[in-house]
Amino acid sequence: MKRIARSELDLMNILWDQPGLAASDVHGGLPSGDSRSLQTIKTLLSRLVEKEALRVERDGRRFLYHPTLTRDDHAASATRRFSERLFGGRAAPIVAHLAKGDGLSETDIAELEAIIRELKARD
Amino acid sequence: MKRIARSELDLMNILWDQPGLAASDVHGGLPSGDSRSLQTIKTLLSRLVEKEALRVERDGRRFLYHPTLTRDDHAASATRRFSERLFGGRAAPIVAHLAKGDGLSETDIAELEAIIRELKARD
DNA sequence: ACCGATTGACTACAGGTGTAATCGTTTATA
DNA sequence: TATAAACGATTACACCTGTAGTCAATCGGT
Repeated sequence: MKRIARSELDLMNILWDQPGLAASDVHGGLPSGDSRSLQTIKTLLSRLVEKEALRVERDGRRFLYHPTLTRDDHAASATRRFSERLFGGRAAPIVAHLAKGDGLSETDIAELEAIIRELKARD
Repeated sequence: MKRIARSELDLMNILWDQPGLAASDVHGGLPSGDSRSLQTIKTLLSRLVEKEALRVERDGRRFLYHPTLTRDDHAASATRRFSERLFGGRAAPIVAHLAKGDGLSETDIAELEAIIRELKARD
């Protein structure tokens, strides 16, 4: 599976939330700050189909786009690659960097705690 | 500060461990699996100097390379960008992905625990 | 039947990345 | 002193990324 570029990931996020949109719907679903043209979106969608991250379903003369890659699979492999490359696969330094300067919410911390508890229970 | 590419990061890692190496030393410091030529390394070093991630010190007719960017600053900003883009800045999902399938060492877990304890103590 | 809007296909093009060859100069050595 | 080795500088080139223009077909409305 080819790597998904930054700009492409925005479209994947929209389609993970609402699978089966057409190009113009995806364009419409972009956040208001995003000024990319419809043509740009179509190019990116084509590339994602080439990369087999999306598949198309024909609907008359247009295409509806469906994720092939799941959000979770993508997040998992991207996370693994990232932590491997920067921290030899360790998780603690990542959290340490994010924790610097008050960056973590209460709920995020609570979730982390739950994960740790779960990890320690495992053996 | 320009972004540091994957291939360039290997060289930064070597120079963070041993600042002040010459191009050939950096080349020599690559792990054995790495087959990039000395010329490739020199090109990458030049690019890192252009990006102001390294500075050079003249030593006769060669250059010694010193990181300008610190490892910690790089790790912090890369981590922040990554978590922002994929998880809206949250840390817990990252750890959850890394924890799947037995991926975290004992010491890593212990460090995480310490960080959480510290976070909860803060208020 | 015609016209404007919509759609996918194809093309374009600049900037970044990965890898390396070649060039001109300097230095160490034979 | 001639020459080979080592060095930085310049150039090369293919692939990826980001963004978009153009084109040909088609659809919906008049």
